[in-house]
Amino acid sequence: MNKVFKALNDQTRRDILRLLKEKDMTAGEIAEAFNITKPSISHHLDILSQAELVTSEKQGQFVIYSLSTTVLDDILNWLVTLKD
Amino acid sequence: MNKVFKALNDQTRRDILRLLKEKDMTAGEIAEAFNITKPSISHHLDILSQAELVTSEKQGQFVIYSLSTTVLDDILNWLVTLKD
DNA sequence: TAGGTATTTAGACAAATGTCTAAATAAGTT
DNA sequence: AACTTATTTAGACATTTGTCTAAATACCTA
Repeated sequence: MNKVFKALNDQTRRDILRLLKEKDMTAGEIAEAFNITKPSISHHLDILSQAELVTSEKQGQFVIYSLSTTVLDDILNWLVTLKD
Repeated sequence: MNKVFKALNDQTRRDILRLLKEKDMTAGEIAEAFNITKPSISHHLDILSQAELVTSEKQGQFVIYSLSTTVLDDILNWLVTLKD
């Protein structure tokens, strides 16, 4: 859960998740949506991947990233049990 | 919301919130629950305070901290809208 | 095989972060 | 007033983080 909190603690990464909510995207497409170099975006994707917030699949020369929300349940549960 | 994510991105601060869920505590009582110096805990409490995750009230020479969960709604909403 | 496109890895660097010790501030006690 | 207790502030320091450029890797196409 530590990794998920860490991954969510960055505006760019949160924006990436929002993008991926709409549709799967290649690393390049994601990078184009930001004013950040591709290596930096690649690093962000790696952090999101380690947190299991995204999955990736290689298709030819492209790498397609998808949102994966199952780990969010842990966070949601943690927050809810803090509230009530 | 940035400040809330930032505040939540630390195990000690998350543990502090858990403690405060049970009961209000003075800064000193909170510090005793951790293997961290009082100044460090004070700094954590400041970060939680800036994120509006805790409120504090001075009572004599003590400062009593309380959990404040209203800002968690923003986070919860953000997470839920990412899921569905 | 050579050249082009997509992505990641490596290494550098400034800024942010978590921790500490020492000192300052504030309040209570004698 | 002097002393004790509770907490914060200031400053230092090592580690982590987000970014960059340059180079490496992987795949595609002619």
